[in-house]
Amino acid sequence: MLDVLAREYPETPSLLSHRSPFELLIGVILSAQTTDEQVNAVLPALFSRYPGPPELAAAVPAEVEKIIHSVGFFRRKALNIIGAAAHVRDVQGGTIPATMDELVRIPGVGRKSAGVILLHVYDKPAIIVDTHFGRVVRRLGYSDVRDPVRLERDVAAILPPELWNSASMRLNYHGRRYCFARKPACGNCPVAALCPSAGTSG
DNA sequence: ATCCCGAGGG
DNA sequence: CCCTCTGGAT
Repeated sequence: MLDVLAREYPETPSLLSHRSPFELLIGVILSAQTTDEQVNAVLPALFSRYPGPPELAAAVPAEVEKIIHSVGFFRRKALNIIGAAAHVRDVQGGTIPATMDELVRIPGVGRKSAGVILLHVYDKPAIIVDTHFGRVVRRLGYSDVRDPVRLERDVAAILPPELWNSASMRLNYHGRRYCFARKPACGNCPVAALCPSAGTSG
C-alpha cells in the first residue's frame, strides 16, 4: 500500500525548490519547526544582505537574528546558518556536499534536512523520515519503531529506490493533511479502509 | 493550557 | 533515553 500512496498522491511542490543550492541549504535550516511560507517571507531580505557563503559566514549574529526573527528558534538558527556558511566555505570549498554523511556535519542540518537537500539539489533517491512520514508508516503497519534510521531501513526493504522520493513527499503530505498525531481525520482519509489503525488514533 | 514539529546536547 | 528552544494550532 505504501507504493499506492507514493504513486497516487498529488505532487506537493516545495516553495524552496527553485532556489540555488546555497539558498536551499539556508532555507532548509531555517525551515525546521516552521512553515515554508514563514521562511520564504524572510529569505529576500536575508540573501539581499548576505548573497553567498562568504558574506553570511562573516555576519554578525544579532543582525541575522533581526532578519529571521519571525521564523522562531532565531538565536540558534542565526548561529546555525552562519556556521553552515562557514562550513561550506572552509570544509567543502564553497559547494554544498552531495552525501548524507557530509550533509549532517553542517550545523543545523539533521537527517531530515539532509534528505531534502539530496532530493531537491541532487535528485538523489532519499527516504526523508520526518515525524509525519514515520507516523503514517507506523499506523499503516509497515514499521513499529520510532528511530528514524531503523524506520528508514524498514521502508527501504519495501519500496524500490525509484519510489523513495515520491513516497517521502506524499506520505509527508498525507500525514499533514489527514493523519494527524493527536486526532487523525480517518473520515477524510482516502486509505482508511485499508489502514489497520483507522479510528483508533494510535 | 497543552501539543506539535527538527536539531542538538546531556 | 531525557530535555530545550519558538511560534502556531487547537
